Amino acid sequence: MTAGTAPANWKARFTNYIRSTGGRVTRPRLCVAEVFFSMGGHPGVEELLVEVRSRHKGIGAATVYRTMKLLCDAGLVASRQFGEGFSRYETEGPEGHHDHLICTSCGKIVEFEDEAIEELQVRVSQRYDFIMQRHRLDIFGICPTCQSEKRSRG
Amino acid sequence: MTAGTAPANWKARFTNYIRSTGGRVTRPRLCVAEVFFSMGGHPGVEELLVEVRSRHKGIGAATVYRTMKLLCDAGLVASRQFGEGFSRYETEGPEGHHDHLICTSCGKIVEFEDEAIEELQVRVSQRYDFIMQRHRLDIFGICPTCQSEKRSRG
DNA sequence: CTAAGTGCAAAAATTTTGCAAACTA
DNA sequence: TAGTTTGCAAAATTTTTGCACTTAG
Repeated sequence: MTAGTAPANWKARFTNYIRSTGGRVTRPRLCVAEVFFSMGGHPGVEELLVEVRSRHKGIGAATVYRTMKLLCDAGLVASRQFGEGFSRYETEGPEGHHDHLICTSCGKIVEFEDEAIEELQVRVSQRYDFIMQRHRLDIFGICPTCQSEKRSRG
Repeated sequence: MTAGTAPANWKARFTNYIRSTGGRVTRPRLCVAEVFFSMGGHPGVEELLVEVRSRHKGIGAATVYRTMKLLCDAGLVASRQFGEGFSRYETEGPEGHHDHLICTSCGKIVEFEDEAIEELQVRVSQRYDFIMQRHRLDIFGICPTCQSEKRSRG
């Protein structure tokens, strides 16, 4: 699963998680989650808020922050930072996560998976006696689109 | 070179860089750089400021931010974020950078290098037609110390 | 002397928190 | 109805910026 792909059963999983903690499945929470899973990509709170408010006027930023944290706790979402001064969110599959290629020119984020990183992670963790939990690999570079734009500009 | 090791010639390199841009080598700038390179590790601004002020009372946080940015521009330092809500800095060698093992229990940061990551980076970049620039790999886990503390507590 | 840098405080920007009102179950 | 959640605004954090004063060259 990539970040652009919502887990088919996110609503059931989210609902179950909320209920398991004694929480309540409210309209704002569902609205934020629906927006997040329908828009795909790696939105930040600002971006989410625009779309959320177009569907349900009056929802506050605090609710978006709180709901995204809830989704993280539920294991459906992961919070990421790409050095922009704010957080972005992405879907988090039960089978693990994806790594990123980030264009330093236009900011585009492409996901990828590569088995070698898993092996590397195990090897390094063992070397330093760490109990491995998770990793994050971001590769920064120039995407094909920005390369051709640069070429055509001269 | 690891983050705990200052480049022997940082002062010459910093001075040259500043001069090359028409800037001035001031006492506060040298003080911040000296503190950073002498303390090692991955300090944040808060941490730097304490040490900086013990050597040169009256230096402001803005100067620390500005000097660290200057050091980044000079290629001597890199800014990193480990999801704590603030930035940390580390030395940046000309030959490239190091990756990190981060203890999710005590926050300790251990650096490592592994050739496989370089190959992986090249392979993935080529697969997606990116012009590769740099990467960042963080592996999160529990460090040996925290493992034994957990064991001895029960 | 002149342009650049400093420290301070104010401003920005992001995220968290307190609380009365609204809502879920 | 009881207890949770919401939206708002205020607070907390981290980082940036404006400006009068200081300083390097």
